[in-house]
Amino acid sequence: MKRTSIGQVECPVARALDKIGDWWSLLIIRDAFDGMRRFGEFQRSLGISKGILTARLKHLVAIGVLEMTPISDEDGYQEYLLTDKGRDLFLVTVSLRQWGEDHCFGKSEHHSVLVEKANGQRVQRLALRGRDGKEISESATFVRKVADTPRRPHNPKRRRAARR
Amino acid sequence: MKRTSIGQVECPVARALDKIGDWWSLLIIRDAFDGMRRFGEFQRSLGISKGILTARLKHLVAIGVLEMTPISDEDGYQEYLLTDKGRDLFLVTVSLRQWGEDHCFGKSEHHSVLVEKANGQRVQRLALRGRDGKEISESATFVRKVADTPRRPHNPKRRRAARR
DNA sequence: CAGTATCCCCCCTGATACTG
DNA sequence: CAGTATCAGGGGGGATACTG
Repeated sequence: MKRTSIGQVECPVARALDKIGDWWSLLIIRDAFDGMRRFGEFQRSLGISKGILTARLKHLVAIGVLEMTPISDEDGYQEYLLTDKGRDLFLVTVSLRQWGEDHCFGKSEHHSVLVEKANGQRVQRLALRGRDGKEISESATFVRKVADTPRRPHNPKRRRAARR
Repeated sequence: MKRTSIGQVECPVARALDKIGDWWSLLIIRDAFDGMRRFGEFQRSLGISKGILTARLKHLVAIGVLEMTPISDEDGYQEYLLTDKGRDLFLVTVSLRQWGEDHCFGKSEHHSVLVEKANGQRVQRLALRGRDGKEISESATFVRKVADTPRRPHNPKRRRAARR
């Protein structure tokens, strides 16, 4: 009964979620950012079953977010490393972290924090900025669909009703 | 067969994903940012079945990301509006969008873009900044676990081995 | 239109056992 | 240790029919 496909629409959010929007992928990626690279490390950290972990790692390798490299001169075993594409997901984890910190902890609960190596201080909160570099709010923006994007002079009959 | 719970760990990323990390929630939220508020709007936009949509909307209302408000003086019907907590998810969608734009479209494919209302220009890319406001890379940061957080002077026997 | 109710199937998930 | 293989169960998911 295949899930409705969300991977072919024009919305980048949908395409991104289609690739890494499942329950485990981002947690694996988070752990990878945290320095984990071995199968067993992920498994213990996540409390995930081996079968699922195998499938998820394969998927992440397949879409180019992780890469497998043999461990130097040891036999057989592999390590899972983030690719550049995978590292580009960092801000996704940061934005989730920020929201989690703000809304998912009780007053008396403590959580891990993202800090700078250089000085041990917490990083700044993420902020949306306009072209001029000044911070702007969500309400000052909107999503312009492809169909509404200004085209070159000779405008063919405007495509309509494309799903975002 | 309950999924392994990831909602009680000390990692804000995990807690956030536990709440809004399923396949549909962020897409519903994206649509809400896009101005959708009616059941039918979401349904048509997402191509999701009614049953699932009902469940997802209920969940999002339950965790305080959406709120239901009766439509003024019409009978019966409701609208689903983002709460402040929900609006705080904006940067999550932006970071996903950014990654999607970079890695999920072919050279010849077009996608929607996030622009400023004021001038119609695309917003800046998100960037991580240190305390001093200067942009820093992922490799210049690390996650400090609660157990490793410096405590007040009289240090009780350091808690160890907490799961992030 | 906005759901609720039902049915059914598939697959995701977890557990366990097995292999190199 | 790093998987593969297999199994069982539950629930997510789609489709359709029904209600106010």
